Amino acid sequence: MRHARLPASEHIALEDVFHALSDPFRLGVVRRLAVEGEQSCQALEGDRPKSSVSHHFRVLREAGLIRTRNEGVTRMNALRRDDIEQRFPGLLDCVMSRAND
Amino acid sequence: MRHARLPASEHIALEDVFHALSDPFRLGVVRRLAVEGEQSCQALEGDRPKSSVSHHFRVLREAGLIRTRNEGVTRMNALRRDDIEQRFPGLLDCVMSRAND
DNA sequence: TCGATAGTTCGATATTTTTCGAATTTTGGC
DNA sequence: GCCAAAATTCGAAAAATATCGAACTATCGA
Repeated sequence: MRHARLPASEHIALEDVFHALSDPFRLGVVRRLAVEGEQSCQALEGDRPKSSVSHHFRVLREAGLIRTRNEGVTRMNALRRDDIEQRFPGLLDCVMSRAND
Repeated sequence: MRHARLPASEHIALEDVFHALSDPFRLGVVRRLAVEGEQSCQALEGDRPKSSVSHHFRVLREAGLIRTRNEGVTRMNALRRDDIEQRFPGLLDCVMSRAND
């Protein structure tokens, strides 16, 4: 399998992170991963087609927000919590602070 | 003059803020306003046409990040620092933390 | 009132993103 | 090897954003 592009912590760009988080679906995914931990794509897709979901996960991955690993036939997505915190301290707190508005 | 739409502090939406900040020009404007204080549009336009600059300032205004007031023939733009801090504590620190990468 | 300056608005085009079905890949189980 | 499940990739079409010139508006000063 080709390896997903995943920027090293020090190459995570704030513009990319902001762009990734400017979509309500993706912001929701990040918030759920923060609360619930690692999840499959399927567990987080609403009712939209797999190809759309896959696209959004790719945007999150390429922005440096999540990491994906294989577990059997499913792929588990995890928030890169430490990497994000190290590079942009406080950002995740910010994202979570108004999660229920 | 018609009044620019400017969301009340409690209506500033995180998605909108993130979208506004996902553009490098706009992110740069916000960082400069944070450091240098109130500025005219002109002072912050690079070499792009006025209409483009005006568009970006409008996005920032509608997202709730800046406020614009008339001062004679120019319009002065200021970061809504307190409003942003109150609604999303730490966000501005985050934006400024890697301003020189 | 006329001119100059600073921005805004409009409208048209270009670029980027999003959406989603169909085909493909990867992995595990039988 | 074959089938099913989970997700990715491809390709095309739709939607949202960005860009920029031209026309317009507001304000000041002479």
